[in-house]
Amino acid sequence: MSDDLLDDPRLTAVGLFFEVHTGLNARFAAQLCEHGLSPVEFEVLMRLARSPDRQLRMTDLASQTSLSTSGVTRVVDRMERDRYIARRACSSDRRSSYAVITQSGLTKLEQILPGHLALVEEWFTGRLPGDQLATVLDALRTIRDAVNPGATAGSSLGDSDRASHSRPRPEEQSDGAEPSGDAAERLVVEV
Amino acid sequence: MSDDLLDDPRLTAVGLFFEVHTGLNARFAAQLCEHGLSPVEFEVLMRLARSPDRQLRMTDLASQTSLSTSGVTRVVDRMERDRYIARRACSSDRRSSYAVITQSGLTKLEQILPGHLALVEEWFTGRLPGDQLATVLDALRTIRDAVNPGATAGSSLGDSDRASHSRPRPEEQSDGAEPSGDAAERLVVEV
DNA sequence: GTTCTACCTTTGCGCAAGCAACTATACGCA
DNA sequence: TGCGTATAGTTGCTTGCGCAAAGGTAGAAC
Repeated sequence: MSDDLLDDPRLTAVGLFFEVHTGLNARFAAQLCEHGLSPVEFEVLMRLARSPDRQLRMTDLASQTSLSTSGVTRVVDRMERDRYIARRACSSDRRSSYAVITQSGLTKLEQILPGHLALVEEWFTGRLPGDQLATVLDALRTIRDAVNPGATAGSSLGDSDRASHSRPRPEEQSDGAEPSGDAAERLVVEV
Repeated sequence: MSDDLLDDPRLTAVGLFFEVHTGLNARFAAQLCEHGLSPVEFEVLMRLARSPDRQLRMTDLASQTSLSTSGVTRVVDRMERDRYIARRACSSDRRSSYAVITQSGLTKLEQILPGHLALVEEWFTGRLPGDQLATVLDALRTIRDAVNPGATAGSSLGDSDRASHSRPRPEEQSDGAEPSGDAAERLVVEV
């Protein structure tokens, strides 16, 4: 085994990236845990809260969360039991159902977010000077668009019961290079 | 629920970061899977390969991998069964045991790494112009050092055995590039 | 209308990982 | 020497999640 291979700077780069992820994740998870939520559950709450009508089809939730559809079924089971979200039938396609965040779920989010934002600030955004942060976000966007073109599949279409059926887009494609106005995109304009 | 809270640019920032992680992770996992390895197992192999004497105490492996010690026990069980690593008694502390990568494990790494590096290049480093990449790595290092100061833990416990017998340097991950005073590195020395 | 194909969600099953309890060893202290 | 406490690793139990199959529905072709 040549050490050249093991010392490749590209390994350093991803290694660094993954370590940062691990570190941030641990901190966030600890805070969420105090609120009785797992990271996955928090993400579900966030996704729903930021989606049109605060709801998402199960499938779309799955494609936005790196969970499988069966995983989504079970997370939604738990969170429905805890009254943070509810299932709602889709009027135009009886195969589909929506997960919709409840008032209780929104309240939960309101309790969590300030602390969460403080952590983000403390361990991520606040550690980088403005221009460096901008560069980083720019880079992240570049990579995200390449690596995860369908990330915002279900939420990017504005209307209510929307084109849910009409299969808005294939999404899911590995290399779609889809442009699509993406939700996260909007939000970052002013960082 | 105020939308201000949900639209906070800091959320966008972490969201982007986590999405990139998810995307990269999925691609890497797919490749590793073809080689019959999980991401965790790959990381274990990498950590061991880059450690002095190509070995690490179980506990140190745990602290470097975001696995619990029991998690490490079982991963090592599996990988020992598959002959990629072996357990070795610690001569100076009979409570401890080392996990050491075998020749077969090194060979496995050699088979995997070229493809892995290609993926890293394709989806990460190769998408960013050199100076932007440098900025990003710099930022990542900043955050990593803050968020994960014990990343190099394996080396941080300055006890007799370790200190005395080998342990040429903190070794440890990522920042091969950084020649001088990497915080993590200093930490190890003085902790 | 019937049938075929494509989908959406749920469920059975298995694996991986964490927590806590347990065993064995190390080390400080009287 | 003997005891108390801290640490290393393993194991029982539980839980989260993915895969694959099942059950139900939509839409198209005929």
